[in-house]
Amino acid sequence: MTAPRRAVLEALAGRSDHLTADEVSLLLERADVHRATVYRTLDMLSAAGVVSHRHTAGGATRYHLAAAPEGGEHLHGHCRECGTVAVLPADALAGTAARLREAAGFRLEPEQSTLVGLCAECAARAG
Amino acid sequence: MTAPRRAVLEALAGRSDHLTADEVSLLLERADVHRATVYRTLDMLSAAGVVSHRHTAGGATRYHLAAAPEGGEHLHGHCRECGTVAVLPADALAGTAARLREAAGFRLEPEQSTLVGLCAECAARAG
DNA sequence: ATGAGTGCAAAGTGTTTGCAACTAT
DNA sequence: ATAGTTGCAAACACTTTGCACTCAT
Repeated sequence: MTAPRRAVLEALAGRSDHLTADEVSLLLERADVHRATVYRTLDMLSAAGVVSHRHTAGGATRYHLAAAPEGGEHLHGHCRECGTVAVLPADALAGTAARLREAAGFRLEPEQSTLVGLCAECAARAG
Repeated sequence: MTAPRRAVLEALAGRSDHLTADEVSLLLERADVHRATVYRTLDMLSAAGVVSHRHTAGGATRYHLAAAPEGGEHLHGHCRECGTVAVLPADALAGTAARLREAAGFRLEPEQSTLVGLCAECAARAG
């Protein structure tokens, strides 16, 4: 473990999660960590399963720590109106996963999926 | 309706769907439709609800005609292994939608969501 | 010592925009 | 006539890569 990697992890742990690579990079500017390194590090942490990533609208990929120790498991909802990432109950896709498996042979990975819709505020505003 | 717009719609209708903007652009090269126009057109058709789009890994957004006339409704599964877009039963998220609404106030839009996982072939290969 | 990790700069995608010429209505 | 559409080229945002240097072990 090197300094830059520790720094990336700290950034993800410290701030509210779901950061883009560039946001992480910005947080680490003081620490002189290069953007390319941030990308490479996130990529590797992702492959190692330490962090999880997701492709959102606008083209930016967002990263966050995978499965926090104490029941931090959650799904991701992306509000198509305001862009927020909503944290949703982890078990919401259980039924769907079973259904897809038998119907199409598709093995769903709920943690990797992003559910699109309207967050509570925007839904209320939209009526 | 102008010629370029008709051409974009025809490209989406004619070929197997789920094309990237650039793929559409390639198909229309002969018709002298500029890439920028393709992007603008897809954007507009998307806003108009005629086509639906989805952000996949690799950063490319994929477009396809929304709700085909005869029961063409479907959900999208993205295989994280081979990158294919799998077509999944439209009702698979019904339970999830209800659950999220009551649990988090999140109003899920199933057609907009992409489910990530392994397609049948890759799941079989992975064991 | 040695192999992995890093900074840098440059290139690659995918997408958007300002503007002048054009076209459907 | 006029508002909307297109082509073009240039700009943007996000991400990846080759290479030489540095660092952890």
